[in-house]
Formats: sequence, structure tokens, C-alpha cells
Amino acid sequence: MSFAVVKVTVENGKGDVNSPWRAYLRKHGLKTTQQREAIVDAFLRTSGHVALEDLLARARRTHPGVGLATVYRTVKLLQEAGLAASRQFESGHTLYEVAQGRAHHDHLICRQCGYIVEFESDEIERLQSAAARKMGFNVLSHRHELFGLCEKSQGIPSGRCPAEEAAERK
Amino acid sequence: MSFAVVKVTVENGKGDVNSPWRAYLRKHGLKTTQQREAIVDAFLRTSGHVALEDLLARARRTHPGVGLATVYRTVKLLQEAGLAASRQFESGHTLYEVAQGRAHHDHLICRQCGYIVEFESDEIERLQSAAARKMGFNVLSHRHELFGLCEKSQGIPSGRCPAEEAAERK
DNA sequence: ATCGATGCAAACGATTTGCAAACGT
DNA sequence: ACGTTTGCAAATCGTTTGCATCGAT
Repeated sequence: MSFAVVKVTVENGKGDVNSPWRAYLRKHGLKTTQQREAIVDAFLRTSGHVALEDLLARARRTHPGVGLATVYRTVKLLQEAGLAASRQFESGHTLYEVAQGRAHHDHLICRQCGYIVEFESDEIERLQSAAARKMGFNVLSHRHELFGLCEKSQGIPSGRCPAEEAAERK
Repeated sequence: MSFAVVKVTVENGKGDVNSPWRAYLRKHGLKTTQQREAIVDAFLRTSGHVALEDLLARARRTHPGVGLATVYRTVKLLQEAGLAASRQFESGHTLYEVAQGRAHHDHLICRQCGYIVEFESDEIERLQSAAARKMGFNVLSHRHELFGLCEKSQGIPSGRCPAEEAAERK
């Protein structure tokens, strides 16, 4: 008896020729350039919310010459490809995040430290759909942001502050 | 026996010397000018969400010479006075609305016709506070927007479209 | 008379675009 | 070689601000 060794491709990063990003480029006759790769690569490594200025800085570590305009152009492509999502926060700042295939998450934002945490609640999702249905609406997507104070900012002695913790981790 | 006739002031518009707007001006040593009155008056007559360009146009019907800068300056005052609230919607456009003393409302926005309806749900409010508490947060305010399709846009035969109905009412 | 308010135009920050050169296919 | 992409700088958009003048108190 013999066994065939099957190699299964499980990669998913931008490097993979089958990645959604590469697929999008091919499908639209677009080209794979160094600067795009640098930007997309930097973007996909991102975990939270990035400002395009940040993304420019990160991309420049790989490809020093990239311009801000290219970052804008590339992120627009990422959005069209469904890989990036933009959010405009209160302050008027626009931040981008990697689009999640999974149930979307909502945001919890500390007024004091500005840090953004994510949360999910099926219960809330269900209720909001019900509320919309009552008005004859069919909900496609939503945005839900809570503004408040984290423990530290509330003055709780041993309270945690997400922003500080993130800074320490650096 | 005689009766004293007591006159009770119940007015609330901007014309009333006791209006919150006038109170705000007095409290801060600010002046009541024609252009401010025109803008504030136009704003308070507003029912939904207004763009400042719109407000400028409305204000000019009363006081033709007003400039856009003054609209911006006045609306900023209205916000500080707690009488106006700004919302930045998806498109990046900023719209203003008369601030409600009552429980804030959330938004239901039709992707097709762009119309914005309001809704409230104590249930949801409670759940979101609970979710935040779990993260150690104390919620001060929030924003909750649902994007979807109204009946008409969904293709429902006799479906209603808030935008069309509003247009007919004009 | 004082000090705030206005209109205009210039200044601004974020984002977009025109163009000639450089690059991926 | 071809058409796309890039970097740069100039253009644009919404919003803010400096300033000389005007108006309200």
C-alpha cells in the first residue's frame, strides 16, 4: 500500500499568486509594481486602523521612493477589491482597516486616549435588523461606534488604558 | 375677590429673548447680528440634516449678503451652545441637525435614495452599555447607522420610498 | 467709543489629478 | 513596443483664518 503525499496550498498573503489581491489585479489588467506591493504588503500586515500617512511611512521602509499619491491610489484599489475599508471618525480623520470577511465589528472609542477597541454583539445585530424591518428597510451594513472613557481615564486606580498598553508593547 | 392675570411665556423660537440661543449669546458677551439671526433662524426651521451650503442659501433669502464663512462660524457657535450637532456621513459629507434634548436617535440610511430616517431602541442602548462595561468602558455617547434599502428600492411593488414621499410633500 | 462680527480672499490640510518619465507585460 | 503606473507639483474640495471695515452695545 502506498500513500500519495498531497501538498495543499494554504497561503493567503499578498505574495501568493492566488491571493484576492493578485486576482483583482489580473482580472482588471492591472500591473504588479514594486510600490504597490510595498503598500499592499504593509497594509495587510496592519492590525487596527491606519492613517494613510502611516501607511506611507511603512511602505517607505520597503520602497523608500513611494509617494503619497500612490498610497491613495493603491488604497482605493484595495477598497474596490473589497480588501480595505475606510472609516471616518469623529475627528474627521479617515482611517483604513483590512476588510474582514467575518461578521463586522463595531467600535469602542476612548474620548481621552483616542484608542479604538472592537466589539461584537449578535444580540445587537439582531435587534437592529428588527428595528429596520419595522421601517420596511433591509439592512446591508452598518456602523456602530461608542464613545466613552476607558478605565484609566475614568480615574479607576488600577484601571487599564489600551493606548498606554499599546505604547508599552512597542 | 380679584384675579391676577398671569402671563406665562411659552415661546421657544430664536426670537424669544429667553431662548437658549439668546441665553448663550448673552452669557458669552456675544452680539446679536442680522446675519446670525438669519442663519440661526434658517437652521432652527430645519427638520432633517442640512449641509452648510444649503444653510447659506436659506440664510441668503433673508439676508442676501451673508458669506459662507459666517455660516461656518455661526454653526460652530450653535454647536458650542448645544443647539446643533454635526454628523459626518459615509460620503465624507458633513451634515448638521438641530440637537435634540431628548434621547438621541440613530440613523437608517437608504443606499439607493440616500434618505435618512431616524430610529431609537432602548433595548439596543442597554445592550451596548453592557458590552462596553465588559471592556471597562463608560459610554458617553454613540453613533449608530444602518445602511440598507427602503421598500421601494428593494423592488417591493407597493413599497414606500421616503425620499420620493418627501419630494411630493414639497 | 469699544470690542465683537463680517466679508473677502488667502491659507489650510486632506485628497485628487495632469503630465512626462519609468516600468511591467 | 505598448499601455499602465509613478512621482511630482499643481489643482481641488471643504473648512478656517487674517485683516480692514462695519455694526451692536
